[in-house]
This record gives sequence, C-alpha cells and structure tokens, in this order.
Amino acid sequence: MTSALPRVPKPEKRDRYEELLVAAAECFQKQGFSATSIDTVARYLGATKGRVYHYFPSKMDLFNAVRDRAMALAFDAIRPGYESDLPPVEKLAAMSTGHVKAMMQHHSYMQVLLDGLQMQRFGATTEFQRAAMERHLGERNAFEACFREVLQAGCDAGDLKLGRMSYILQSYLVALNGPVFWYRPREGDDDEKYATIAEDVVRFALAGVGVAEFPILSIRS
Amino acid sequence: MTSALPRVPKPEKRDRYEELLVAAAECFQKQGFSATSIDTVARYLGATKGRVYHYFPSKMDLFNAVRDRAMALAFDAIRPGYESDLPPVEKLAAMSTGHVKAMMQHHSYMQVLLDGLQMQRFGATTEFQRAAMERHLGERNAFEACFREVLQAGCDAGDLKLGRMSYILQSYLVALNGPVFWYRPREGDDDEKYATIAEDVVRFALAGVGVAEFPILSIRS
DNA sequence: GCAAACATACTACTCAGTATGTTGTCAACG
DNA sequence: CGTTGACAACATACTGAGTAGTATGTTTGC
Repeated sequence: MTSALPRVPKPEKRDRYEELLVAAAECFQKQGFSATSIDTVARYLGATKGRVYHYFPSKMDLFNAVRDRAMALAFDAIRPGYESDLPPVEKLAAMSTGHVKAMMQHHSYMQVLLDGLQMQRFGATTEFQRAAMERHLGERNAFEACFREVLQAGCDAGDLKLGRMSYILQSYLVALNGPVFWYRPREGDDDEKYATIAEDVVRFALAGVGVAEFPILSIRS
Repeated sequence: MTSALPRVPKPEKRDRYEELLVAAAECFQKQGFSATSIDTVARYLGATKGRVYHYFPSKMDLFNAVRDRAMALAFDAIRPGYESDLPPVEKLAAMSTGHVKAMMQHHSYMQVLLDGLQMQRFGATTEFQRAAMERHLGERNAFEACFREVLQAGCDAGDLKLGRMSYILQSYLVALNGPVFWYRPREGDDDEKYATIAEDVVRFALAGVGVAEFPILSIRS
C-alpha cells in the first residue's frame, strides 16, 4: 500500500516487471479487481505469489501500476494530435482517432483504466491509496481538459455546435471510449482493422459535435 | 444457483422483496459484484444474511434478479417511443430520450446492468448460470435490435447518414448509456434536470447519425 | 559467498452457503 | 374465546474454501 513513486526498474529487470504488468492487466480486465487474486496473476505466468510480491508491495499497488501505465498509454495516443498545430477540427480528429485506436490496441489496459475510474465508488481505503486516487483523478482531469480545450477552440472558431460543454464533453469521450465496452479483440485484427473501426467511431463523434465532413488526417498515429 | 423463474411474490411479501432488490442494486453499484458480500447487502438494510437467503438461494441469483429488473426498466423506458407510429427519426429521438432519462432515474440498476454485461468475461460458472447469462444476452440483443431497426429505417428513408451499422449502433448506444458512467446523482435532481441532460445527450447522439435538427418530441416519457 | 529473484509455508481473516434457533401471526380446534 | 400448532420471516451459529500478506527457504548468476 506504500504506493511509492513508480521506480523505473533496471534494463534487464524491466522485462520481468513488464511481464507482470501485462499479466495483471489481462487478469484485472477479465475478472475485475476484486475477483482477481494475486495467485491468479501469478498462475497466469506459471509462477507463484512470491514473484508478484517481489515487485509490488500489495495488490493495490499492482493495480495502480497497471492503471498508471494505461493512463500513460492514453496520453501517448493523443499527444501527436494534441501537440500539432492543426486547426481545431483537424486536431480534434487526430486526437480522437489516436485515442480510439489505443482503446483497441491496448484493450486490456484501457478496460482496467475505466474500471479504475469507476472504483471511486469503492471509497479509498488507506491514506496512501487516497493520495494515489487523487493523483490519478488529476491525470484524468488533465486528459479530459485536452479535449475540452480543443472542443472549445473549435466552438469559438464557429466550427462546432455544442450544447452545455460539460455534458457534450462527457458524451464525446464516452463515445470514443466505446470500443472498450463493445469491441472484442479478434485473432488477426491488425492496424488496418483498427483504423476502419476508428474512422466510423470518430466520424460519429465528430458529427455529434457538428462536424459534417470527416476531415482528412495528415497525422498518422 | 438454481436460478428459478422470477416467482412473483405475494402482495405484502412483495415490498420486502423489493427492498432487497433496491438494496442489492445499491450495493452492487457501489462496490461491484465480487466486492459486495451478502452481509453487506443485509447490513445495508439493518438485517442479517438470513433475510437475504430467505428470498434468494444464492448471491448469483440475487444479482441476476437485479440485472433482470434493470433490463425490464430499460425496456419500459423505450417502449412508448418504440411502439409509437412516429416516423423513424422522431421515433428514435423518443426512444433515446426515454433511455437516457432512465439511465439517470434508475442509476444504480443501470450501472449494475452494464456491469453485468461486462461480466461475460467472468466465464459463467455453473450450468444454470450459463443459461441465465444466455437468456440475458438474448434480451440485450433484442434491446439493441430495437434501435438497430429504427436506425435502419431512418437510413432507408434517407434521413440518416451511417457508416457500418454495427459500429455506429454500438457508438450510438454507448453514447446513450454515457450518463451511467459520468452522471453522479445529486440531491435535488428532478425530472427537469434529467430532461435537460437527456436533451443534450440525445442531440449529440442524433447528430452523430446525421440528424442536424433536434426533432420536437410529442411523446413524454 | 552474497544478493536478487523467486518459491514454499503459514497466519489471520473474509465470505458463501447451510443448519438450526427464535419470534410473530394466523387458523383451526376444542 | 383461549389454546395450540404450523408456518413464514427472519436471526444466529457454524463450516469450508479462498485470499492478502508475511516469514522464511532455495536457487542462480556474478
């Protein structure tokens, strides 16, 4: 429960750490936090809990690590679009496409990420955990703020038609997050498949905020 | 785990049954299925597990009962619109508005409903449970089919612009379900507040499928 | 030979489900 | 009209199966 800063493991050690993260993401995604035991994660790797507790002091820390990684992946996915100097609508399209693709590429991580958000309901247990949750909510807010900013810019430029920003922003984001709920990874799904789905989803979301024509994307994510 | 048909309790008995359902919905919503113990639900009512097990043979049956009720509420919410003889776009608007309002009015039930859907990942445990899940997926498909049908009708009539139906349908539904994830019930929220939010959400979703102008609703839900 | 990277063994606790006890109500019977 | 007994509606007590976390081996690379 110490929730220490995410110490970066040494080069070789890093792989084992990464294996654990992936395994945990997979298990948490399949069964949820409570239903996943440390032994479940360990057995997933053909190991025992000794290995897990060697890298993470508690189940909650393991979960937090997965969630933080997921959040980082989400940021990485929208960064190219967000940091570009495209006009608002194109920028929004680029960010959205990156985000939707990431939802499918990192399906397990992203499902854990959304699960973790709902876990506010849990009511944080310890003081450390409360702090970790606080920090994470901050990151989540920063993430939403990126979209809010670009949406607002598009609105100010007269390119978007919005209702109350708060509700529209949430609706927009939940539409982008959609694939986490309804997309099931299939053998052989590649980037092309992701792009196809992402195009439809982003077209829907953009139309929702008043963009009739899907802009041509010059940014590839 | 017997998952008997939802026997309808006798008039007086019915209230206690209902109390249990509500309590269970509240607990499952707050903590999720696994993290909610039978004792949690009992204590929520100031009772003990004896009371719970008097009405439900197992935790899973309790959960299924809540989920079934939620599904019924969802159907009730879209029925007036669906069974009307409005043209497709107006029908869609009526169904959608009813659905979004229900998401907020029956927030706990609806959150459990969506949680339960994701619980496929659990991999059903017993034979009975597998059957219950099968039945529930059937209901869910029937629900989606209602929207799919009306969307298709609107598309055929040339009123909607859709991409691949499957992805658009899912995006549309997830946008409508959105409030379950981002709306937090507030003291003093009434039907008027719900209507305000629903209007924005439905406007977004309809715009997503190409309806530029929000149709006037003649059906009140 | 020593520490990292685990595995094994153990403890305290929770929780689903069951078995059994208790209380109030209502009906039939004397 | 009072007594009894049967049943519904719970509460209490208990069991067995996990499970988080810890304490303590054991191996392997350097």
